[in-house]
Amino acid sequence: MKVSRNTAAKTAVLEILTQSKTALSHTEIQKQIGTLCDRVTIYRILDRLLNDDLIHKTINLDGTIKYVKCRHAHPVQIHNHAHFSCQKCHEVTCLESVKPSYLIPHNYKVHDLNFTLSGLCPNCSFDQI
Amino acid sequence: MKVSRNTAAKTAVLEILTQSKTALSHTEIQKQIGTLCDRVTIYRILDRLLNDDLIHKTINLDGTIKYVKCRHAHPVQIHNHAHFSCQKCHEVTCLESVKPSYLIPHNYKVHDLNFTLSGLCPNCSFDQI
DNA sequence: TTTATAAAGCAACAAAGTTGCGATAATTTA
DNA sequence: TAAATTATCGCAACTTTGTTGCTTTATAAA
Repeated sequence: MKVSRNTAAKTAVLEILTQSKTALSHTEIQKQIGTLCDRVTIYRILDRLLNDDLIHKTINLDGTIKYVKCRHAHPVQIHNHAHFSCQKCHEVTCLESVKPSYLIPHNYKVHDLNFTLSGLCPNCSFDQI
Repeated sequence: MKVSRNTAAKTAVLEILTQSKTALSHTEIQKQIGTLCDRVTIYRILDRLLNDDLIHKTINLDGTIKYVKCRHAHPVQIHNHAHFSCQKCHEVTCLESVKPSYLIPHNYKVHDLNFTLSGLCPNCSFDQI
């Protein structure tokens, strides 16, 4: 089995995600990374971090993929909390406390879920008043 | 205001979505359309159908956008039912009966939501026994 | 019919993601 | 501490997906 290594680029990506209050896309991470490493490297780092369960993925309603640092202490099976995707500022935030409840036919086996709410975040809905 | 027209291509796209039991991506629709119309035309047709609320959009967990014919009789504000995305056969199906319930902080204004469950569909989980 | 214009086709472009391969550097081990 | 191993990186090339502008075609109303 492959032993994962700590590299400057990997550390930087994880740091960026740790500092960020919102979920970031590959492009947003790239902007912050600048010339520290190649575009392709960021893709590969994100893959590894996902594999190691250090970050997780959410899908925006417009189809863009965003990454978030996992806040939970230990690896979990399913990241079953909600995300909020603001239609105005396009920020995606974790709503750790919002957990959907649902009933699903027993013949479906659920391994993962994505629950994304979209609309106006507190900042942007304030602006609209 | 623009008056929407019925064209062969538009009718064909809607027919494909009507016949399909699963949600289809642009690429999947294109495969079925063949040479009937251009790739770009399909994008524009899908935009119009979305606008007319004849179809709706769901996002797969891998970030691919899929389209489904709306089954509801009348236009609705929010398509708040769940979708199931199979990790094996990659089919996306509507779970009309599965409606998530959730509590969200009052300062968020929800306009739309996407609730996608992922795992093995009945067909594929049967195969694994 | 004629006419207005929505929609289609085509080409060109932009953005996002992937792959292969030789070079580099983080760990392991001697 | 140096050498060996191999995970990771950089770069170039490519694929896929989605967008835009402009001319042509054809739908539906007058």
